[in-house]
Amino acid sequence: MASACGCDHDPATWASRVKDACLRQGAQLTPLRRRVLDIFSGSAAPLGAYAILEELSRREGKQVAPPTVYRTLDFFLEHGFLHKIESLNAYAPCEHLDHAHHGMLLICESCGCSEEIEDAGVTRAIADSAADAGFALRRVMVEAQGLCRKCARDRLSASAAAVA
Amino acid sequence: MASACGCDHDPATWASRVKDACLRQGAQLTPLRRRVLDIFSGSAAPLGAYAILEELSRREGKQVAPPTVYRTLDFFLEHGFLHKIESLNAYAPCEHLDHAHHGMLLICESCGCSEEIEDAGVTRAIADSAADAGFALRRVMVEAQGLCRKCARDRLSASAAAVA
DNA sequence: CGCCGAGTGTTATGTTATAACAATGCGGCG
DNA sequence: CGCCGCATTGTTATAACATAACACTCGGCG
Ligand SMILES: [Zn+2]
Ligand SMILES: [Zn+2]
Ligand SMILES: [Zn+2]
Ligand SMILES: [Zn+2]
Repeated sequence: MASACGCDHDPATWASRVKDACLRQGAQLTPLRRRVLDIFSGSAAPLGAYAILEELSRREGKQVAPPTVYRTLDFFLEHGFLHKIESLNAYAPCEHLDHAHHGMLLICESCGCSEEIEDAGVTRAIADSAADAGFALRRVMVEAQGLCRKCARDRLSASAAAVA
Repeated sequence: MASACGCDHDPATWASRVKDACLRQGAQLTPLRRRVLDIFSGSAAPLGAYAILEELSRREGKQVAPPTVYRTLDFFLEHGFLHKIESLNAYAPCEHLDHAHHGMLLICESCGCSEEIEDAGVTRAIADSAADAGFALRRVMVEAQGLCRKCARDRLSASAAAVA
């Protein structure tokens, strides 16, 4: 399914790439993990652990407990298939599966969708800055909140209409 | 008090600058808020809301409830005196009180201290990257985990000693 | 078979944060 | 003074996010 928010990422192709990566790496894509994958496939926006829990319970027709969900998330996080978005307590598909990276996340406050950008300039600037401070980087998180292209445009035209 | 971790920031001067800023802005620095300020002054590392709560309860000699702490934190956050560190669920003094900024936080995984860097290169790179994506930034969070200068040095000498 | 390890189920609990409403204290003003 | 309005704080309850600890299943392997 293409995302409903008008952004250009596609969770469904992400899911198929995750399946490939599991095959290559010998990681077990169990039924439970596959269902969680499917849940992400159907969502344009990042998902919280308890949103996944509820959806999983709904689909399985029986109550699922938090550890089940968190263990599944851990599996995807450890394999680099998901990112945790700290500022939302939510989880989103990694859009650059094939290589290590520090993603920069652009999170739209209007439609809730998130986009992962990989920008060499940002990565380099952060690395330089940390080096100046004598700081040895291990993990970097860049999370930005604002308006995505589509929502910013909508907002503009809405205010134009208000003037007219 | 200078920080015990060997970093060069100083929460005590931060507290006095906050007091000045409150006077200038006409913000009420009530006894409760002053006590929370004091608690930050005594800590080199970021503090969680419940750590503040316990310390506050200890100093007041009576139980304090979460909303009291969270409201105080909200006050400091709204005035830009504190930053929330999303990846730690903790709060740290802003080291650049006098102007708006997106701080980049360097968090040491060994000693727990955090340092706030303001780097024009990073800020510009992120702004450029967001602009390329058509994204209107409102808030940017940059948090890095790793080893501070002192801890990285310690680790090096420790491994050197292990070889010898 | 008997053991092990990965995955999952289950129960309970810990940690972080907010909602909703009451009470207090203080300055302005008729 | 008596009253109002506002900011602050107190109080109770609960929501939201996350983990600990232990039991069970199942497939591989000696
Ligand atoms: Zn990614
Ligand atoms: Zn949007
Ligand atoms: Zn700051
Ligand atoms: Zn350190």
